[in-house]
Amino acid sequence: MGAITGGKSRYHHGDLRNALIGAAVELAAEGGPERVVLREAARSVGVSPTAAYRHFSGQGDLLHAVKARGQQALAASMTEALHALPRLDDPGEEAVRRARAIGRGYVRFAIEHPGLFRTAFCRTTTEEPDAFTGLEAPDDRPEFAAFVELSDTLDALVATGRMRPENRPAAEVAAWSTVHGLSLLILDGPLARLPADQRDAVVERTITTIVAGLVR
Amino acid sequence: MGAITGGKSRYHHGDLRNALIGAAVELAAEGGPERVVLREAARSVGVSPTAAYRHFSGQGDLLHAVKARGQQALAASMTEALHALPRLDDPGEEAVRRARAIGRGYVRFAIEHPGLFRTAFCRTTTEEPDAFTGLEAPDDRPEFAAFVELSDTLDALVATGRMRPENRPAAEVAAWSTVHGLSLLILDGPLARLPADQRDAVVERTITTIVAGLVR
DNA sequence: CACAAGATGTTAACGGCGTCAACTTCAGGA
DNA sequence: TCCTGAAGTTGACGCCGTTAACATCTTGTG
Repeated sequence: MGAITGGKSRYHHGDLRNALIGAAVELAAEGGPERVVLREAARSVGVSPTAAYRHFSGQGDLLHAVKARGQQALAASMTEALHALPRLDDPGEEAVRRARAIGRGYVRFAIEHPGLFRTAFCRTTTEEPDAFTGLEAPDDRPEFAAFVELSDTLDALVATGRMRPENRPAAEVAAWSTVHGLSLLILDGPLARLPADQRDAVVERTITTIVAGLVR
Repeated sequence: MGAITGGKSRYHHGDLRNALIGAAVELAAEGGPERVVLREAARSVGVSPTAAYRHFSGQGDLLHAVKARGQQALAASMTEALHALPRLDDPGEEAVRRARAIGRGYVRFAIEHPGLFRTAFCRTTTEEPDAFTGLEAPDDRPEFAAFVELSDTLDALVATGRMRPENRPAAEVAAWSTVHGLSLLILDGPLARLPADQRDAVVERTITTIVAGLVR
């Protein structure tokens, strides 16, 4: 697997797997998971459809890879939003702001990258490897980098006395559920054709509500 | 279009549209929206694939009908759950219980009928009629019967002083988002392989959290 | 350095899907 | 009665995922 040496047209592509994933990610970004079609990805890379089978067990496997990319993109966008936050003297207030920023960032990513967001949470047939089925744990559970940040923030809420410890269990589920559901209602559901300003107001009020339920 | 007169095999089916929808609903119940395939529905009804085009503009249109059925089923399941609730002397407490029951019923339907639930909220290409495009408002917005009940319950929370009026705007969005997101995280997301008892506990705590954010 | 062998890509083909065009059958009113 | 339009059929097209068999490049070893 040598590096690219500048040859114009090579029989062997050199990095076909990533090239296919890239093309498929582009498709997903345009039209969501149902648009990532193996033949089209191969076509746009300039390779025959069956070449993909040297790098993926099938379309489901390719989609799986794209899904992982979508999750990474979401996580990256959210951590970026978090890093843009100013530090405060009051750690409790800072934790609350962080919690709100996490929710806002989540919904924002969904709105700005609907195709990728949908792909990040699309259903995947889970029988891709087919060769070594039975013992796959670490890869299939990417553990959602963004999830860790949320968890830390919730811990900070408890540590600063903003959140009662008995509310801590399942708090990330409640928070995540709210912003996740909100994103989907905005993308596909009844909130789809809401004007942007009203939509943003609804997002803010929804975040306020769930945060109110958490902190107290 | 005469009524069925008992003939054994007729060239004309008599109620092909509903028969196709029924078959498609069954498919959706088994495997979600991506499983409602026009040819298979026609096959299971015992009719040629193209016969469906006498009653639907295409597969998307059939899926649209199935989606409506899924929404109806969800609404019916929830109103049933609401009617099973005992009346209480304290109307405020009753409103809170109703709110919780709505959330519980929503998630319960998603868990018991995952395929239908997913279909009820699946993306639909929105260009089905094709003949009279431009002015379709009343049909495409089924207004979600269940949504009305939620709205009434939230009004009751305000009326009984359980919820501050300034929290009322967008309250249905917050409530709906939470249970909707929770359902999807349970169906497809990271909460998928949670044992049933833990899952139920998480559902209860999540409902508690969002209700706490609403009432105060 | 030669060369076998494995990794990587290609062509050809199959069945399934959605959809269109053209034809056939049936039912009901002039 | 017959004829017209609604309802269903056959046949075909292009696209999709996938497999089998074949071609080509690359690389590690004698």
